[in-house]
Amino acid sequence: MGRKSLATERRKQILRGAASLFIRKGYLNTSVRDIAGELDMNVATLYHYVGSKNGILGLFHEYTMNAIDFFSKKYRAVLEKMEPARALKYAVSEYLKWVEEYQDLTVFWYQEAKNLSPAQFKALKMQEECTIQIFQTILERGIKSGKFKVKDPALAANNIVVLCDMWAFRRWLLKERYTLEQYISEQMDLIMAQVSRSGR
Amino acid sequence: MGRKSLATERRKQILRGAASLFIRKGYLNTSVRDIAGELDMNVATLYHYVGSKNGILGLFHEYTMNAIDFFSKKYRAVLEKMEPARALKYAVSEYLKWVEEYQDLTVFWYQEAKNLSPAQFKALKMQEECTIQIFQTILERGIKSGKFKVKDPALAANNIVVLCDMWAFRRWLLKERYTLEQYISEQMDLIMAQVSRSGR
Amino acid sequence: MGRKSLATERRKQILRGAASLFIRKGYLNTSVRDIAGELDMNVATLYHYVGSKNGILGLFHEYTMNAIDFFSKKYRAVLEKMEPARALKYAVSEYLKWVEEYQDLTVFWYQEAKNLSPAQFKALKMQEECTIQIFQTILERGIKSGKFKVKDPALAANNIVVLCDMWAFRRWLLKERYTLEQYISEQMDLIMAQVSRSGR
Amino acid sequence: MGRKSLATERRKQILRGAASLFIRKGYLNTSVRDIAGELDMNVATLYHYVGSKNGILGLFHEYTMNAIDFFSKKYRAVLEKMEPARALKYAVSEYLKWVEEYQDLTVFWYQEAKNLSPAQFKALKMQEECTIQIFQTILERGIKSGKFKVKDPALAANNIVVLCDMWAFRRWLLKERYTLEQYISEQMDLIMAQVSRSGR
DNA sequence: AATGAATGAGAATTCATTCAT
DNA sequence: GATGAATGAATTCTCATTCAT
Repeated sequence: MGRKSLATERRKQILRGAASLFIRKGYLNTSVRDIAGELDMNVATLYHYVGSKNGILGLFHEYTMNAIDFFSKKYRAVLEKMEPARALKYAVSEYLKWVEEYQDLTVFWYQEAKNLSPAQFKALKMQEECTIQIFQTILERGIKSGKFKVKDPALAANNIVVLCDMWAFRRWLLKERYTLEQYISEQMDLIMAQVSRSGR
Repeated sequence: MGRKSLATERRKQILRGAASLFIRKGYLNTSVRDIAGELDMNVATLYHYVGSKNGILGLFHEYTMNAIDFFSKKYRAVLEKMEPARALKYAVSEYLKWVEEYQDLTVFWYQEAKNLSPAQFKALKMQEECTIQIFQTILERGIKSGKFKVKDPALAANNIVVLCDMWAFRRWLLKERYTLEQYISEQMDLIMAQVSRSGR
Repeated sequence: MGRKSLATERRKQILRGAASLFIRKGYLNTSVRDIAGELDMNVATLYHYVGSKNGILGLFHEYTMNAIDFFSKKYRAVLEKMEPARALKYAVSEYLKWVEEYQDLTVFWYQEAKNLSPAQFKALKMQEECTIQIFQTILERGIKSGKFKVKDPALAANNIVVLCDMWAFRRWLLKERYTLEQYISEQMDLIMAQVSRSGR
Repeated sequence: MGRKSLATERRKQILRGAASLFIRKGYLNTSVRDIAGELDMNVATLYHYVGSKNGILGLFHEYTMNAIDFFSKKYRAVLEKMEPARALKYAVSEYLKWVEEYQDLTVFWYQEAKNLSPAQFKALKMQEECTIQIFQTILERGIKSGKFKVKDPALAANNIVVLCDMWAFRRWLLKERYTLEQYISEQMDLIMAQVSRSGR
């Protein structure tokens, strides 16, 4: 561990403190002083590592990108080897578990993406499209093999992702009616119906 | 138009100016001075009509509530008299047109509902549930008549509404690929598949 | 009753409303709108009768002056005809009752006299000196007749007035220990001792 | 002098500037900008040290408390060893000198105590009662030794303190008639008469 | 690397007062 | 005589950021 890793460590610290506050209070409602306070860190020290408030959002952005990327990378290979129907079920289930784990992140970006720089915004959208792509690929394989019947697999993939994200951004409604397992099970039915050749 | 209507007129003016800025820059990023400036109105004059910045959000909230309410009221009666499949198609199509017309509103509240007072938040959610209810009712009628096959019509209705709202909050993605008509058509297929007795 | 008396009536109304608020919240903490609100009167109407916020204080000032003046005038003649010791006791007792009745006024001016115009301030002080003069005259008569022994009757008179006013401005302390009657009785002893030829 | 003392120094500076303005114009008539202006200090810098306008009043409050406390502590021990009559004279004389030195403070709190928080108000009153207690103790010792004759020493002590404070809050009247020395001398006579066994 | 101090700009809100009707 | 509307100036306070040490 040399010079570099202290900086890295500090930035991780800042990210953790900021994330907690951003999620609790929103980006604009969180002041740089709040973040420094949360970490018992001097404001100027914080600036030493991040450059600006937007830089902190950048850290959080990067973290999110990694979390999404991790999901894509983890499952792409696995799914390729599965039969389409099973792959789709598996992917939906795993993605919903991911959404559950990172629900705060999901909600946060639905609300605060507008505070990103255009470049950051674009990057986030691209990452999201990667996730969509996973589902789209499965669907296309299913269509080719005659298992699925979908006219517009891109849109269907989009739908799937949004319906999973919904678990996060409608939690006030859904959590009082379903457990995650129930939600996975019910939503799976509807999603499969959307793409299957004939009813269920 | 008497005494009362100047105040009403002014409040409408404020609502328009504020809405435009809120949508462009977000609620927290819009200052009361910004709004007054946009309207060439003295800040104190503005306060004469609204009481507080949150009061302005309240105006916008009320406006939104009315817009949603109008939709519910307009279609509820009509839909009751239609055969379920037709009713669903018609409802989806009309709701998507509504989302197109009020896309800014839809996006805004997905992002800024957290700035509402608890009471206002609750009211908004209840209004949303009314919209969902419209779809749920159609689905239930369809299930009873054997036309539809859905295990959880509440969730299916939710899905439909979210997939329509998606036209607003994913416009950056969807608008470059579809016209509204295309989107209606494609999404309709997927939605119908989700609920129909046997594929499509 | 013609034009004039409406104005007079209005001003009385304003005085009452303002007095109540000034006493409750202090002069600077009371806004002209507060006063108008208290009276269900339009702000501009209020201004029609008073000219400025300070004008309202002027009304209150005038009212106070009259209240003090009334006391002076009421007792001066009576006291002249009494034997000094009895006169002093009677004057102290009556003045304390006056302080009790107008305690809010007394406290108010101890605190807010600084907001008066120099002329108003001077007038108030002169009125106060009239009250002091009542006591001073009694003392001087008593000294002449050999009943009292006071080197500096002006100061002694001052003391008496302040010790009576104290019932108002230290009420937080005194009211929890004494009733007005007890206070009159106890303070009388001390005051008489201050001026009597030989203790009590 | 280390890190800490700059903050302390600054706060002292602020206290001095604020005190001067508070006394000249009153608490509510003094704006935070006024204070910052008086000190050639940026408003935000001022806030860095005090937190709020009320915090500045708190500084002033604390300062006053210390000034009063200093008086109590300085004389309590000394007075205990003196014979009651001498002790009383000495205490009155010293307290009047204290009032002369801190007349602005005395006047200020008679007028502005209402702007304190309940807790601060209570603390101030308790401190005042300590001062009263000094006189009360002397009186009680005098009564026990047969030197003094007072029915209600608590009230007599109160009177003494108020008559001394009067030198501050009636200065507009008294200063044009007496020097401090004269006032001490004259008032002493009256006070001693109030408590002595038999005239003077 | 770390920090206390400093600051200009700007936030929401309130006020006493005026004026046209 | 009464009133709703209008306003410029001022209020307290917060913020992201920089700098000297």
